[in-house]
Amino acid sequence: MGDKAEEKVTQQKSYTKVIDYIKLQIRAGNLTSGSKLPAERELSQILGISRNSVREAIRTLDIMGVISSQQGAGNYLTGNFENNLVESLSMMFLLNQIDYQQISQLRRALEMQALTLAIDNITEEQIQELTLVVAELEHTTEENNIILDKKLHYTIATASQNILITNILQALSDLIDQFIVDLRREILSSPDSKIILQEAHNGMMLSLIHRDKNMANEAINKHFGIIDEKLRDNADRIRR
Amino acid sequence: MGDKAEEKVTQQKSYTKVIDYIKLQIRAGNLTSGSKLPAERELSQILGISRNSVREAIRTLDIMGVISSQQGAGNYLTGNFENNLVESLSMMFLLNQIDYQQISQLRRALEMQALTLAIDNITEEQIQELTLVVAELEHTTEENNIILDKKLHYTIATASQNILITNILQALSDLIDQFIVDLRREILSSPDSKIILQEAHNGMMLSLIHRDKNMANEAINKHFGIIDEKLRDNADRIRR
DNA sequence: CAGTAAAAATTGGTAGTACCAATTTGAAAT
DNA sequence: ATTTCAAATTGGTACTACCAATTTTTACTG
Repeated sequence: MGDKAEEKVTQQKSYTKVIDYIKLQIRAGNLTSGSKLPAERELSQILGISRNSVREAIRTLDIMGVISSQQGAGNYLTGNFENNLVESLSMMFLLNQIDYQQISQLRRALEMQALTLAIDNITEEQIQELTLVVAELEHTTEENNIILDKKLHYTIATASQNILITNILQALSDLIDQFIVDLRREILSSPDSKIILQEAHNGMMLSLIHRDKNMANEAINKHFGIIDEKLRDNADRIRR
Repeated sequence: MGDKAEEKVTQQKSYTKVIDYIKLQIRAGNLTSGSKLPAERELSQILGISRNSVREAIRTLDIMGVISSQQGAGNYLTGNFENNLVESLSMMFLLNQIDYQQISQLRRALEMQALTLAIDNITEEQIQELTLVVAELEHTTEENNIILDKKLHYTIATASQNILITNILQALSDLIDQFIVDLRREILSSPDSKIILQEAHNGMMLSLIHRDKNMANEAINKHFGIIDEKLRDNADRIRR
């Protein structure tokens, strides 16, 4: 009766061996970002599992963004996790586990933190780029509006020097593109909200120039205040 | 020369068909959380691809948390995305794309937002639970300290009513468990930081009771102020 | 008829082989 | 030394077979 419980545990799905192997090699320093993995046929030999199982793991890591598969060339360790986040989030969204309100709440928190961190880390060059974008935003077509808006937020995210936050913000932006296009377009183009957003963007820029975190706070609140307001008005019109 | 560029695009990897199919069925209402997917052999017939390719997609969705595979039973749509986040984050961490500082910055932003949202959404029951945890935290063993600390933060996250933020926070907690155990233990057990954390936890609780967002802000700043301080002291000692 | 136990069918898990498609490598030709 | 082209490498897909866990059906027993 002693080892009855243990028997259950021994089983480990094959593909986990691949993931564990890769993690181990990374820790050991044998693999690093950019490294080429052993060929699939080779891996299946090394780990004593079928190429089938190896591929299931590889494919997963591929979609997760850990590796990049190139037919004929090989599998390479990369580190582009954005796709994965987007895929996950869009599934959560489709399954009605999250809604736009939750996404907006998350985004607000991250934009706030990104801006705060950017105040400490932004370069002179980035400030100039930002100034340019904000200026352009004042007189541009509806089409360019969205592009410039993304650029503005992306620049700030980058200036935060926090890749994790930047990636998540980027994923949220992609998600919004996929599912909430109309809302984004409306918010960015309706005359009244456009003015307020302009003020908010201006405030964000100024907070960076003056290194003023209180100003940053106000600007973000103004920015998402108008978004949330529009959101409530359009609660039913969001496409699923 | 006209259709040269287009030829490149036509190819679509097989497994994407599966993911697209599932998304479509969800949109159409034929699949929902808890639904059983068609059997793998059946799917491969429906989509006109090999079971191999189907499985690669299924395995990916499995690890991503979209579905849950049960040998002999079938594949079921679930929606447990935490594992995926943990796996992604731990890979990013291993590949040195992110460090503890970035994780802490992200966590601070999310804890802040969670607490703010919780102020609006927390139930009386959750407040009582929280009060209990905070009280227990005052006189407990080092071992229980970590468990109670997690429980406190988890309760607040849950009270925020934002599943997305809750999931990410949980993933961050798991990540810290995996890679930064020692630091967590030290922060939670060293006498001086313990007192400050206690004050911070108290402040978080009080901010919820009094629905006071300024108090919440202060408490979070105190909480992560001491963590960041400890972090700087231990910058080199973090295990990789 | 109800309940139970055994057999059969279903379904995911793994393995192996074969061949295609893209890329890389290397040898041969200039 | 460069170019060209054939061969080898490597990921992409398909098919088959069998194992293992689960579910469903069948048969039996009381």
